Amino acid sequence: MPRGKPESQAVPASASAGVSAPSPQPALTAPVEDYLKAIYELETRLGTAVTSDVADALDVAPASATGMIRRLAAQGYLDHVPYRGVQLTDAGRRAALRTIRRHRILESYLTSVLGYPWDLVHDEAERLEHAASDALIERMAVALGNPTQDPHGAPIPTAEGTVDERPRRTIADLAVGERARMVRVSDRDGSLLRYLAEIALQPGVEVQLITRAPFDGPLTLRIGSNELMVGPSLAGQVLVDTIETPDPP
Amino acid sequence: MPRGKPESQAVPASASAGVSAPSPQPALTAPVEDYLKAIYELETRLGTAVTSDVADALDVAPASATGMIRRLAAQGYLDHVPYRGVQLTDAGRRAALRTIRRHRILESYLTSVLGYPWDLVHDEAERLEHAASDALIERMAVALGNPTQDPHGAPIPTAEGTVDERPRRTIADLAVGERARMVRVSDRDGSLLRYLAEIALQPGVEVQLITRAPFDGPLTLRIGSNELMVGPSLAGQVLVDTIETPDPP
DNA sequence: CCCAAAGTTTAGCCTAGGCTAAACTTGCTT
DNA sequence: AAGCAAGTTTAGCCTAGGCTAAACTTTGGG
Repeated sequence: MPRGKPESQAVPASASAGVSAPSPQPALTAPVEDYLKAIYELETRLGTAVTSDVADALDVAPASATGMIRRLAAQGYLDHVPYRGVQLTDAGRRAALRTIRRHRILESYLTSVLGYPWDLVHDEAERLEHAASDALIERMAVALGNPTQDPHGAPIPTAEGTVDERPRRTIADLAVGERARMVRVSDRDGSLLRYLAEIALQPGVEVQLITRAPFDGPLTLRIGSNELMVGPSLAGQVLVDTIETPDPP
Repeated sequence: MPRGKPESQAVPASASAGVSAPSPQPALTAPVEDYLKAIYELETRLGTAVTSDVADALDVAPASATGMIRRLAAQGYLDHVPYRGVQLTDAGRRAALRTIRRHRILESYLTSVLGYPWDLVHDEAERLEHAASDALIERMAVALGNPTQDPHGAPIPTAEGTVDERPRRTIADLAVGERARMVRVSDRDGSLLRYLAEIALQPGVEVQLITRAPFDGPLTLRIGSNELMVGPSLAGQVLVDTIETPDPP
């Protein structure tokens, strides 16, 4: 953060659109946003975030993660108990959710409006999320009709910072014969996404588990009118919702 | 070093097509792209780029500009004659035009598709231009029908790196009574753009110079059916094209 | 024709965010 | 209960890109 000439770039919060933010937010750097987002995701996925997982998630050396964690803790974005792990503060969680909202709205916009393929959209959003203004993100959200899910089925946090992050079952958890609706898959793995698109397994689609081979073997699924077999690792990555069966009275 | 302003340049279309190895472009940082763009703009506007102008354009200290200029020269993006100034190499010009293309396509897209106001679009594009992939930019270009001008009338370089940067007259250059078509204004000054929008002076609009007060005084313009007075500094910033009068045979 | 002002570069410093190697904790397994 | 492996932190270094202050060129006026 360069401290420079007494540059008066005062933007009087009077004119223009209602973007006036009275608090002079320090504007987080891209790495800072990435760390906070990664820590948030580790907390929701694993319940806790430790240094090595953070380092893995961001593909940096553990020592680098320690260094950034120290800075973020000093700035009040997280609490750090040395050797034990890290916990987002309210400020940290707010910042993380803001970044995640941007990411998911960008993914939605690029997919729906610009026809961006769903296996490539993650990387693009990963860069744009640090550059787009709030005003632009909200414009995109409005253009999309304020969506609540991104193209991979992930819930989009509201601008106020609430998100419906309920736990889900995966296809691997289904009972044989059980039907379910595909709701979500991670946006990280492009080749997985390409394969899912190929077999028409996308959010909203109905799946039924037909058979499950023993010893962690392959699963047979019915997707629409097709049957096919998938490995247990794929099945474990695809989140589903139980289908609301029509209530018999 | 006295080379006049280049009018339009084409990349030499790499004669030996298949021979050159597909060099993995090192991916320029945002500051590097900003310097190259600024130097390009100084070269086309003033014919030459000197350290202090570069520093001014980027709002950094002259010593900082010297430092970056040294790095860019070492990487082959420009030639630097100490104390005399700087000149883009072909590689530098290509990189600059790529950034300018992104900037102008982003401005066009944000304005036409997302209804972004034309006085705010510059700052947004300034950040996005460093984050958007080529694939995204080309998608936007296609969605817009491959525009050749941005919302402020600036020509959009092609993906191959050619641009039609012909010199223009300004309203201040018009003869009294002369009619002309507004074609372009800088995207930098938001308050100027807001005012121009207010008086309906936008690219494509016809203007006529009615009177000019002496001693660099105000000018009376006719815009559509309205007449109004503007200062000479505004008039000097608005570029126009002579109107093609219907040829009398 | 010289010298001072204006402009440019160098020298030295700073911060963010990386890295490796070494030191230190923690906890698991004998 | 001890010791070792795995995980974490510290120490020291690096690069990019800023800054100021000081030294150096260039140039225009007297």
